[in-house]
Amino acid sequence: MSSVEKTIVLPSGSDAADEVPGIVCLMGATASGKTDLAVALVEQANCEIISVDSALIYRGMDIGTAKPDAETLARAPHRLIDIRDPSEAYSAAEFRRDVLQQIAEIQAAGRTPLLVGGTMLYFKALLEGLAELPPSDPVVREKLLLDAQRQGLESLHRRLAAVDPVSAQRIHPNDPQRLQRALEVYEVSGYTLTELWERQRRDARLPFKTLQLSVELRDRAVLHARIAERFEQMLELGFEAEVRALYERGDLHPDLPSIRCVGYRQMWEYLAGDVSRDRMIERSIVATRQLAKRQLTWLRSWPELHRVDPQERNFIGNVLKLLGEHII
RNA sequence: GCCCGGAUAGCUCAGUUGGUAGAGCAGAGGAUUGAAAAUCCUCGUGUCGGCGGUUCGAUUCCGUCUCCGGGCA
Repeated sequence: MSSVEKTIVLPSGSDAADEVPGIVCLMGATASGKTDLAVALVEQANCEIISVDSALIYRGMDIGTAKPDAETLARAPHRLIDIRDPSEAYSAAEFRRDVLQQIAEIQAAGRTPLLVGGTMLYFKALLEGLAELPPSDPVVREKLLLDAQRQGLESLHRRLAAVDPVSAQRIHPNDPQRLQRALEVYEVSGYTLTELWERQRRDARLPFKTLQLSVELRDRAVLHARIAERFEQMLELGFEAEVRALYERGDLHPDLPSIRCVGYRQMWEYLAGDVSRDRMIERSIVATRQLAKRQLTWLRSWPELHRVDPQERNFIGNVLKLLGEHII
């Protein structure tokens, strides 16, 4: 960027006691340029990045998740990356707990939290809260999985309909994940999902001003081109070797959330000899496009969103102006 | 040059014993409460390669041409 615009220096967090602290949420589909913007903001405003990304949490999964490289991280540290081993699970509820902690720390240091990522459920969990539900239970899940295999999903759906008709109405019989979760909640707590959702406090808004930004390319074809190009770059950077290292550990498998990540799943199939290299590449790119599409679906009806386009002129300047007006 | 096999949706292909056609993938839209880069739902008109012929009617049968495979020279 050969920008001649003068750098806008924003005041650091005010110590006036009556001011409500703010947070900035920076969302957007994969490969649309969130990280570049976030790094620029860190360099020009008094803020600190928290990652909102269910794949960046994994250690040793760097290239395929497009994790910022060491140099970028040195300039603009990211919180909530590399907090899990690929054998471990994470959840929206754990994210909410962790992110509130990180927000508090950053604000205590007099800076503005800049939450950056594409995991829209995590943003939603933060901004709107979650009902108090029992955490997932691997033993119960295993049992329900067996039931599903033996008796079919249809039978799980009937079981759910018997105890929680409202959830059964909402959850499609072909949706094993939600069916399993709804039955799991009932089995471990004795309460139905519907009952527990009704107790959820809807008035518990975050005690922060929030500025919600989404980075959106105007043209879908441009996004698709960037996705394809970025995957080719990942291959050049050694993505295959990265996944091979995970593959050869021997304790990981394709049903783990980590190995289900876009690109990793497809590379895993290739390493297992199930698909050709060309097919792996094609399927990875397709899976990334489909991920982006789902993210855009979230964004389309997202409330209170300021859309910014990285291809417009004075892009970063405009975003800094928004920060100045709303938060800092 | 000759022989054989193809040519149908963006791609791979099925099919119509002659009544103008349908799957998978891709793509688009949607849902989304402790797995979410996950999981699930909905959406299918295209000179059936071109031109002739037979026929009430041809994408289907016949001829011919073009292109793509494979084989023989």
